[in-house]
This record gives sequence, C-alpha cells and structure tokens, in this order.
Amino acid sequence: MEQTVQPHVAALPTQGRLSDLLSVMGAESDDRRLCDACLVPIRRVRSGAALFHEGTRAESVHVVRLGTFKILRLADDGYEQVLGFAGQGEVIGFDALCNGVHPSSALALEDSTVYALPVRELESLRRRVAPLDRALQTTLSAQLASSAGIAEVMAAVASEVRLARFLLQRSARMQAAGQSPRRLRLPMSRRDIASHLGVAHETVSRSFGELAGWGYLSVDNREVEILDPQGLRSLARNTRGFVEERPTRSGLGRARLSRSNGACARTQ
Amino acid sequence: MEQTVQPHVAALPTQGRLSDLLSVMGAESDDRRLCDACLVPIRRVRSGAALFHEGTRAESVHVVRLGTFKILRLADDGYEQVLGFAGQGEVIGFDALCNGVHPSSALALEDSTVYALPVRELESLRRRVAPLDRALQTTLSAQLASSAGIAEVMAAVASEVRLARFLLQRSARMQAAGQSPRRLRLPMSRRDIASHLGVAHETVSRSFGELAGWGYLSVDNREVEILDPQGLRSLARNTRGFVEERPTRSGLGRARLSRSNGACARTQ
DNA sequence: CGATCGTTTGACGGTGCTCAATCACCGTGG
DNA sequence: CCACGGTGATTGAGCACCGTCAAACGATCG
Repeated sequence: MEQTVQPHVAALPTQGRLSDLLSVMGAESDDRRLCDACLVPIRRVRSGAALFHEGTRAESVHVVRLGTFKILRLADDGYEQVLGFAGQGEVIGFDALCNGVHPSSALALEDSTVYALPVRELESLRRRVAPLDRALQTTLSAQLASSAGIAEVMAAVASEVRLARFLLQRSARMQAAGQSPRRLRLPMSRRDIASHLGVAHETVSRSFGELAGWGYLSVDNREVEILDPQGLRSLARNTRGFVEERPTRSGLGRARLSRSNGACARTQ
Repeated sequence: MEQTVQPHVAALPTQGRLSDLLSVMGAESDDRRLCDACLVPIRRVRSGAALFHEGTRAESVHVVRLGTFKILRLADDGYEQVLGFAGQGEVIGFDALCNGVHPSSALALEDSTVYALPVRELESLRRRVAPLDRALQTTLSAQLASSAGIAEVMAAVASEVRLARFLLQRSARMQAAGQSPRRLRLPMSRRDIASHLGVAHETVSRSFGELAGWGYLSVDNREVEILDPQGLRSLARNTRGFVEERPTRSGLGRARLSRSNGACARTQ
C-alpha cells in the first residue's frame, strides 16, 4: 500500500470525512451528521507514481483531493496515448466498473492525494447517502460531456488551433475552480501535451512559439499566461482551413497566409 | 390503397416492457414480475430526423431499441464534429444530466426506435429496480471506457490506420452483438466517417481504396467485408510513423502478404 | 428524365512528421 | 565549484502525406 514509515508524511490523514469529499466534488451535503460520521480512505500518490495501472483489477473509484493525474492508455504498438488530465474533484477509474478491470492507467504529475471509494461498498454507500449518489451521477455526466474535449482538440487541422483549444479548456477549468483563468501552470510535459493533441512533441514547442509570437500568450517553460483571450478564442474557431493573418501589429514575424477568401469553414 | 398489410405505423407500440429494455441492454432481470409490470415509453425516429438537438432541455435518457444514431456537436465555426455512433442497447443523452441541457445532438441514420426514460422518474426508478440501476451503471462505465475510441482513431497519423481502427471498432461491436464481425453495413455517410476520423471526406474515399487495394477489405459503397482481419489489425498498430515498408505504389497491385506483417499472426 | 446529393478520382501546394543537433535545467559525484 | 550524464525543451532541414479545389461519376428520388 502506502509507505507509512515516512516522517514527513505524518501530516496526511489516512481517512477523511465524507462531507469533505462532497465539498471537493462541488456538491453540498444537506445532511451533515451522516456525512461527518462516514469516513473515506485517503491515498497519497507521489509525483510520477501510478494510482493504478492499466489491466489491473479495480478495487476503488477515486476522487482527486489534491494534485493532478494524467490518464493514459498504451496502444498495441507501445504508443502512450494521453486521454486526459484529472484535477481536483474529478472522478478517476469509473470506467473500470463495467468489467472490474482498469482500461487505462493513472499517473500522478505531482504529489497528489485521492479519496478511495471501495467498489464493494459503493452501491450501499450510494444507496445510504443520497447526496453522494447525486454528486456521482452529476460528475459522471459531466465527465461524459467533457470526453468530447479530446475530439475537440484533435479535430482541428492546424496544430496551433489544437494547442489553443487545449489551453482554453485548461483556462475554463481554472475558472470553474475559482482561480485565475489567465495564469496557467501546466503540470504535464510537452510530450504529454503532444500525445493529447495528437501531434509530435516538437510541433507543440513550435506552436507555443507561434502563439507567443502572435501575442496571444506569454510562455515560460510550463508557466503560461494568456494575454489575449478573445484573440485566442477566435483563433480556436478555425477547425478546418488554416489560420488567417493575425490582425495585431504589422506582420513583422511570420503571419500565415490563407489564400482562400474569408468564407467560414461551413462545410455541408 | 386498402390497409390489408400495413405494418407501416400501426405495428409500433408506444410502450414497452422494462424487461425488454433490460434485455437489449444486455442485462438479465432476476425479478420478472416487477419488470414486466413496468412500462417504458417508446419513441420512433425516422431516418434523418433528430432525437434531440444540442442546447435543448433534456427530458429523457434514451436507450436505443433498434437502429443507429450519430452523436454530433456543432463547433463555433459551424463544423459538424461527429463524436460517435450509437447502436442497439446503447445509452444516449446521459451527458445532459449534469446541467439538464443536451451538449450534443442525436440524429437517426436509419428508421429507429428508442426507449425513453424520463429524467424525473429516473432516480426513483433506479431506486426501485435494482437491475436497471446496475445496467445503467455498467453501460455508462462501458460508454466512458469506449469514449477513448475517438482518441484511438484520431491518434494515428496515417489516414488508412485511422480508417482501419474505426472498422475494427465497428467489427468488435458487431461481434459483441452476436453478428458476423466480417460483414459491416455502414449506415453513415463518408462525410460522417471523415468527421469522426478527423480527416477530409475525400481522404476517407482514398483510404477505402487503399485498404481494398491491399486486399484487406472488399468495399461496395457502404457494404464492407473484412477479408484479412489479422492484416488489418497489424496495420492498425502503427500509431506513429507511417506504415513500415509499405509497398509504395510502384506498379505492385497487391503487396499485402509480403514482408513484415507476416509475424503478426498472433491471436488477439 | 433531370436534379440533387454522395462518392470517387485527379492535381497541386502546404504543413507537420521524422531525423538530428543544440541548449537549458537538475541532481550527482568527483 | 565544476564536470558529468540525463531529461526535457527548442530549433533546423527535408520530404511526403493530406487538405483544398475541381470535376467526373453514380445513386436515389420525384
């Protein structure tokens, strides 16, 4: 399990209150007594370590308490496909319930902690605690809805558009979490982003450079600041057809030319 | 003129038994009495019509009884992104529960019928009928797991690999439904496939031609027969890097059996 | 039959992938 | 403190696959 003999880990409790779990999931518990009485195990996962591996039996459904995870699958040819990133309040591993085996792995991108809901107790717990049942259903529904996010980024043809959409998704999450939507701290590597966008990792670097050169972003390694959200959004619109010239300062650098007229990409 | 044999409209019941619903979902109902007593509304959707539109309020969660639907989202620029296709037994519209509004549209690709579970009764129904609760959880978990499918196809760089993976996914579904995994009847247009694969629809046509030319498939408009499943699988492995030692068009009509692919005849 | 839509095929230009080299940043150990 | 190896990030050069535009072909329906 977890290393209990670590002195600097002593601050971490091994159990948390159910009401706290509901709180990080964004649900309000109307029944404090029941929720406070119920305790949920807490697991700590160090940066780089795995919460679980693809193909292993699913013991628990996890809810991120603190930190970030990347969800990935290994293709038959060994390619590591990053399916998404899970932050605070998000459910990890629910996709394993259908047959009891994890179809994907979860790796911590930084030191993180999760609530672990044992699968065996899940049904009875959901039945006993209605707020948890509702919170799970809502979160799962949202997760299904956001599973279109990877399609959204990969659907764009231009790599800068893919990156722009990805950054806007991150920004929206930051805003939903009550933090600044402009300053992004990306805990994942360029290679992880590349896998998630469906491009080569060199292309991610180049796209960061382009977006920064056009004045949309300020990039410092993994610290990104969005300088022009409106412009970024308008750039992110172009699913097909390539980026048109940037209207900011006179095209000093390398403004992309689009020879076609300005008609929108309405293909039908 | 006379209605001697008119199963056209009259044959469709407006309600179905809950046990039948559980049956198409692949779940066995251990309590026949309760399930038989409960009736579920059935809706008919004609080919090309919408089950619901993006942005509308979600009244029901639907389960496909017969037919096929395409699930799509309209991007800001009007591009129609096809997120997936739903066949018999699959749940449609659960992603709307989190905020009550459909984040995507569902269009029937052929004359279809669905069970409609009203959202208001959903919670009480799940609480009363345990098999339905379990079936819903299982199906949703499977849906989450299969939402990686679109990432799987779009992750490949070569368009033929994307198409091969898509066809293999369809084949797996056919097999899971107890039908032949070799003969595929594709109810969707080339443009729909193209949007789902993230390529231009002309490229889909070309890729069909390539796969057929290499002997993997036999294509007749929307009727596809998989001639060499093993070869198709081995081709589908190449996520990155273009197909190794592929017979570049140098007059070789058929070069499928030669070289590297020979070692891939393993059971999977 | 004519109209509309879907499918196929062709040609051209461009963008991103592959292969490399270089730089920046660490933690390690001499 | 600096050399050292390792990882991650950036930049460059060439090539070919795919997107766009265009037109022919085929199917379905009224």
